[in-house]
Amino acid sequence: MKVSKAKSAENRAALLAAASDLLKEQGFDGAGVAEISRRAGLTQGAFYSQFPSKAALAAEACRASVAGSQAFWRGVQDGAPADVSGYLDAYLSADHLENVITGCPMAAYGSEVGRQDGALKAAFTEGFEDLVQVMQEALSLKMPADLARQRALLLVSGMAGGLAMARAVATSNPRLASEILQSTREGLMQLASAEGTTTGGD
Amino acid sequence: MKVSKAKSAENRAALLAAASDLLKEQGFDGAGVAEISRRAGLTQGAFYSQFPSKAALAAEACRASVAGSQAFWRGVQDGAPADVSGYLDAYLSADHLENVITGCPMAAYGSEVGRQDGALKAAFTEGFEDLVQVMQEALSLKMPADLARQRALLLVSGMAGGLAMARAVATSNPRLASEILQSTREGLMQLASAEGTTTGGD
DNA sequence: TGTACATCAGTGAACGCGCGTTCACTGATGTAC
DNA sequence: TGTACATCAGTGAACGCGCGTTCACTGATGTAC
Repeated sequence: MKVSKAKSAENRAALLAAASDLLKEQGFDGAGVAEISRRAGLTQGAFYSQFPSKAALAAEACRASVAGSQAFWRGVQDGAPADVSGYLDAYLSADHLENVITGCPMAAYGSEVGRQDGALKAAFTEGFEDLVQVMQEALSLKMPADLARQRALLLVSGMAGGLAMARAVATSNPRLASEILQSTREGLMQLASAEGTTTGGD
Repeated sequence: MKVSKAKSAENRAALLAAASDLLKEQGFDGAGVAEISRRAGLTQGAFYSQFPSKAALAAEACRASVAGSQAFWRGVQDGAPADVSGYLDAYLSADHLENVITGCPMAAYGSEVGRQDGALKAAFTEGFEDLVQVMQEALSLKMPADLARQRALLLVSGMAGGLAMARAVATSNPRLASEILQSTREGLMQLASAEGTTTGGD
């Protein structure tokens, strides 16, 4: 049966939300059209009247996930006034380690992005740049712009890497996982606050 | 036909090598038994007289990949005498970014490990610990052991994260990718050399 | 405002395909005598 | 050392299954008069 435009838009949003979650939970290959549709309360047929393909949905879901991440970061920034330590503590926490679905897409499927199609890579890349931008702005308060940029790139990559590695080892060695989180937090915090003149230039 | 024990061992090694490559190239879901066997010059039937399942092979291949990584790291260490800058330059290079197959498994499929079975996670975790150990030994020459440990954990995670993020954005924005590599190299190098007393306690 | 009907979002079954795995069979290996 | 034969690594076709995608159909929506 046909459905009102409002309801159709609602269904589209539900598919996107289900996909955002499932992609982080099961990866790009693991997340299937059938389960995404089922979680959105729809059939696979409905899926294909909303999106031309699984790849197209994945690209949009990735864009939505990273935008959501950015909103979270800005939220932390507003709460604890522009202090990078707020980012680090929230990101590299036991809570974030356990909650993949509500967490950051970079850590959830970062290493898979390079194997996806161009639209998805573009969406991820734009989101990544935005996150770096937010981080850079926070750092700019205590260091020159070019150093802030350099440190922002390292912090974002390092946070994603630290969380991803902590998750990878968490089942076999939970103590190691929290050691990774703590070491990453402390080391990156030092780079975020240091007046660092050892940087050397090209 | 039956085959000599030597030839059978050779075939097993070929399957492992093909799997190590293909897992890094296509991920755990993307790499299939058919193609792994084909690349090893064998049929799928041969696969199952060598390994009980795809998951069992994946765990062994992961173990082999990470051990290979460790050998590479030790090699760099022997070449340029125990200097961490040797690790960083080799790992965070354009060359490593382009060559996924011959590269580090942490960056190639780090974010997928958490979704695999226990044997694979255990193999990855042990390999990760070994890499941290090698890094820690190199760092111990210029800082106290506990700080070296903390820094080793951050360096290994940060290197994996930096390379993974650089690869994710490389197609859409190659300039950003090399910026990530460079910023990660420089920032981590600073942490590897700094006498860092700002470490604070837990 | 009320009626007639074209539109089209969603249904649910079916499609071909490639996946991981199984199995009857082959024939060189390597052991027993 | 030479022969007879049990073993078992590898072959290649087949299995069931779930994947992404398609399609004939449904019926509420919302437009045209």
